[in-house]
Amino acid sequence: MSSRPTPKGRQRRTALLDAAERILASSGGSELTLRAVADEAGVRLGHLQYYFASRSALLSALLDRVLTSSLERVALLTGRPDGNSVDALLDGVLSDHDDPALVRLFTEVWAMAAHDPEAAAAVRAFYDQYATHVAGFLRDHAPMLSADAARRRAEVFVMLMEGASLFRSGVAGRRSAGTDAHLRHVLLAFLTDGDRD
Amino acid sequence: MSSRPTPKGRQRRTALLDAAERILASSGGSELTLRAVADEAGVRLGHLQYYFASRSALLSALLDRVLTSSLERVALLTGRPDGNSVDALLDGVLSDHDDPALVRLFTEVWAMAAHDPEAAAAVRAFYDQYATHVAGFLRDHAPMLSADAARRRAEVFVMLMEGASLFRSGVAGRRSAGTDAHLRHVLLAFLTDGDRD
DNA sequence: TGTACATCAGTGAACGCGCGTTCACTGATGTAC
DNA sequence: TGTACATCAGTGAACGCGCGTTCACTGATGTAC
Repeated sequence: MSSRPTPKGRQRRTALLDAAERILASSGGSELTLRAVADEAGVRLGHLQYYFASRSALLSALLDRVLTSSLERVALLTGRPDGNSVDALLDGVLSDHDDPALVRLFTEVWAMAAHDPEAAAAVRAFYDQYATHVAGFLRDHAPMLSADAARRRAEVFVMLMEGASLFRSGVAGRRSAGTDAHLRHVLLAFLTDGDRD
Repeated sequence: MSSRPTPKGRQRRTALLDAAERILASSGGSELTLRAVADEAGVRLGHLQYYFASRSALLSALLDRVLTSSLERVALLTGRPDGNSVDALLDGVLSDHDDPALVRLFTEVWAMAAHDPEAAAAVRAFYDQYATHVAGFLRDHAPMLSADAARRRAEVFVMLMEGASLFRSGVAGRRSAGTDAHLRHVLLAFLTDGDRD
């Protein structure tokens, strides 16, 4: 790729990553071939090479973009334009499970992390920052919470939500109203149990 | 494959699935080639065909075996040889996270479920039975719990544990003593909150 | 107990195909003077 | 404002390789009489 891309170049690069992301979310890593990405983006195979020198460069750029944009979403949810309640945070994270493509993308991300040390490091860094955002948010809403307690609670929250995503998205289960209400209840109680710890 | 396998044949089939499982857990689906499986099992490529007519037949048999044996583990943990407390169930499930190979295997299982409808159906059936076992166990230990409430609680438990596995196994996070203790505390409180609902 | 035969277990070579990658090339766009 | 040139954007064909699959074959084991 060029060292000083034009607007057109940046746009194309984004479009190529979009195409790769769609394929990964809908069909999985085994279907993510360079030819499929080029086709999906309406570009010649040889031209992909101009933007991504190798398949692994494409994958790594894609992983980076997925994690970065997810972290921006977390930052948005945990930012404090005044009225952000704990309840709103919970709703926000839960509403992400309505997008099956996003959850499917993350099953691929986890599989990548499980087998590739570089991907694992990126994924762990992502969740670490995710928890940091949540911990800060919790302390904003419960100032008596110690930094350690907030951090612990944030880490547990992040864990539990990733599990919930698998089931609420339909990948590993079917959503039922009763269970879903119970889940919300449990999580909210856990998040706002301001005195424990 | 033969319709009436000899003991040797059954043993070899198991050995081939073992080999495939090791590769899937350690290197992921993209490395799971028929040649790699044959090599790992010390068998000629052509011979694999005798036991598994196609790659997808091998994958589907492997998925089936993984889910079946996991369900047996669940049945063991929720069985009632008298002294099985809720605490012991929690410990049992959590201890499975000490085996990173198992969790890595499940990241592959989730990714398969995310992209392949047949795999998704098998995985959903697995988690459904998982929850059924847990619900039965909960009712044994808290008879005043309604069937619906036990089922809801079991489903939420299963969700949350799968999330925890990702982080406690090291795939997406690093275990820390404080967070882990908090997790146990939260889960135990949730499981034994006998009056709610 | 012996023999004939069916079935099971295992071998080896070849196939066509899609894969990632390479490379020489052309056209479009920006930039320095 | 024109022009020359470097860089960016995009094309097309070919490569070697590993993949799943096929198939004709041999040796080992079980079984019926």
